[in-house]
Amino acid sequence: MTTDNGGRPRAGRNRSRNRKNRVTVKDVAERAGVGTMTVSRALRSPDSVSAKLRERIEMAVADLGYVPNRLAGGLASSRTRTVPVIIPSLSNAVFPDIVEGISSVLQRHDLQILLGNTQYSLADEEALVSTFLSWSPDGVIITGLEHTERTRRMLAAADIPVVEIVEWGEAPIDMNVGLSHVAAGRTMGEYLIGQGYRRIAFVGPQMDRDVRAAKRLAGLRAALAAAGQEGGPALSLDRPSAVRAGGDAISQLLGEAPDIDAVFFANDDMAVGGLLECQRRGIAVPGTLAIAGFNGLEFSGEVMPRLTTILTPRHEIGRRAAEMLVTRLAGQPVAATRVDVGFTLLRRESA
Amino acid sequence: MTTDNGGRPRAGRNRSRNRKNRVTVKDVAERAGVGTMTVSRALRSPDSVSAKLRERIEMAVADLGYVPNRLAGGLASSRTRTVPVIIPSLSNAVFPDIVEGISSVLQRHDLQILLGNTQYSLADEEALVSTFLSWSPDGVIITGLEHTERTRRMLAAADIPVVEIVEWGEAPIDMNVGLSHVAAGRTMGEYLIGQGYRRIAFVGPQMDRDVRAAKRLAGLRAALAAAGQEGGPALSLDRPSAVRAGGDAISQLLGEAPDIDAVFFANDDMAVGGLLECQRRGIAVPGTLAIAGFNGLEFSGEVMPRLTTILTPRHEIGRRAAEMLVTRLAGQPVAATRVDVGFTLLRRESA
DNA sequence: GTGAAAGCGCTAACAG
DNA sequence: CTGTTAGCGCTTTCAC
Repeated sequence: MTTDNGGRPRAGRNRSRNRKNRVTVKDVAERAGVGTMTVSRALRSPDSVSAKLRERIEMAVADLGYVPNRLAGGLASSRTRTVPVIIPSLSNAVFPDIVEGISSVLQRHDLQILLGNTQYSLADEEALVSTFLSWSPDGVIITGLEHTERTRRMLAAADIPVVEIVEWGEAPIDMNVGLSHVAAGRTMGEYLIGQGYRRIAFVGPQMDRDVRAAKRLAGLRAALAAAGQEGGPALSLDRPSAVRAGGDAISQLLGEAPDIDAVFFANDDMAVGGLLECQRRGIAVPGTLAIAGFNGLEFSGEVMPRLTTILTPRHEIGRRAAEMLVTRLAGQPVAATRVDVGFTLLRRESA
Repeated sequence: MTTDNGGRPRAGRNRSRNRKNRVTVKDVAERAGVGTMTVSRALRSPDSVSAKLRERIEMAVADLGYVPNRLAGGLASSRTRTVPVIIPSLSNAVFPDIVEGISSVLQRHDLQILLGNTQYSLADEEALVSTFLSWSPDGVIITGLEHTERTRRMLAAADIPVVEIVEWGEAPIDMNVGLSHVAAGRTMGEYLIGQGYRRIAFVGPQMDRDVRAAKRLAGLRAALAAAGQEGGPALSLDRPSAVRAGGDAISQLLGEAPDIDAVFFANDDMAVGGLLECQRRGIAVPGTLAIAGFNGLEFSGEVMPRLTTILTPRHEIGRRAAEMLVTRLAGQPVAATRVDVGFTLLRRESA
């Protein structure tokens, strides 16, 4: 009977799970008595459709409970309103703050976040970037300036806005918002030296992986060298940043180098842990041992003595990165594509 | 020359941005001298293809730098290896922990997280669910058991695994992992009563929005009622949970109800803030005022006195939720679809 | 302002 | 084990 359809069952009736009675543009178009194109346009740019039709279409959409299929839309247009956000960790309190900043502006512009956690591994990062790009994202936000060569190539080839965040520096792939961690480390070093400390130790978490912590140490050493000082030992813990880790570090340091008079911790949580450990041991802070941290987390200002630290504008980093992305997506020029948000030394009582 | 293509320009040359020279299955197939289907299969289930062809295909993939387009794949199969994770906030330290737990198992199974932040608004939650479902996700992980009617309907209709997390209770949409916040509140209440406290105040953050904090209060009240006690005032702050908020709450409480002898904070960060405020004011803890928290965040065990609190297994909640999802996706039956992970009262020095 | 036709790149469902 | 065919649901062209 039928010609080219032959006797075959008419297309996939039960092709897969919930495919059965999905509402499509076609359904909406029929109900509104218009073409599918008009529906599509009415939904994306309502002004390009006459008021009458727009109204009819909106009613049909509501009646049918139509929700556009983003996969189909993305496939056809290669725009998905999606932004991968690639960070090294969530347990480091720094990153949830940044992601909140990003999220606050992206959600307002109807852009979805795809979250990727690299666990401080550049290989994992590369794999994530590859996967994410296969989603035709509208842009990418990625932590740091150090990536594998392939990661950089893929990102550059994607031809979409890319913002590298947290670290500020030379030759970003595209745009960059952050601060110089070397400068921050140097600033703290100079401050401690100025306060008269002479044997300054450093404690960082997994510094082979956490490049930025390593840069803060480099900054400290630069300050030490400039002052013609030797400093104290640098400890790289083999576990992530945490309060407990800071306490343990103090114990270890006191065993190995009892003559130190100050400790610069790469993160506030460790620093607070160190501070509390000193209190437990009855070591006077800063009298016997000064303690300094990094990041300016909220509770660093609530302990006693309050922690001397460097405040980093985390929410701002996220917000500005997202704003740059959105501006570029809107086709507008981004005034500054490399922004140094800086940092603030909080001189408090612990050092 | 050409037949049915007529004189038309050969398809969209410059159809959009980076569409130009995208490598597709077709290219890989040609280079390997096989059909596109074989390429598709070789990539998804290598065992279903002969070793010889598989090798040729893998070489072609590498040579060409082929990355499959997930949108096309998802559209065709309605499986996208994507899981929306919907949480109320990232600034509450509880949620990054949970997301890390989820992420640790999902990444291992090549499932991507779509992160959604509701800001404790059920209306925002509904909007997020609607958007996310338009991505044909493989499953959904969502916080809490309270949703709008439409959210529940959409989720149920999607016909994919759904795990509601954090709260444990009756009649989940599908699967559920969490704990009873009423029971946790009651447990803390009974403990405090048992310790001899008589005027127990409660402090929670934005309790009109944070349903689970409200449940902990309900639990406390139940314990108070059972013991025939009246308790103290309950304070609902108008800002999110934070250390500083806890300190301020103590100040306010001491003004309004100086006769209280214990404060149960809905979160550890506030509780620690309260504790530190007492120290600043020279109020003996627990002598004059006992302080209790909730969650068992790491630093609650580092302050002095250590904070009495309730430990919630956050990482476990995330991990198990993701495992249940993965099991279901593998077509295997999930042994327990409603799991109560419980909680642990940490009796320490502050109360 | 509106519509018709032609894919986006992939995979399900066959047949071989 | 492999290939052919026909879409997935939308948007891009291009004509009206």
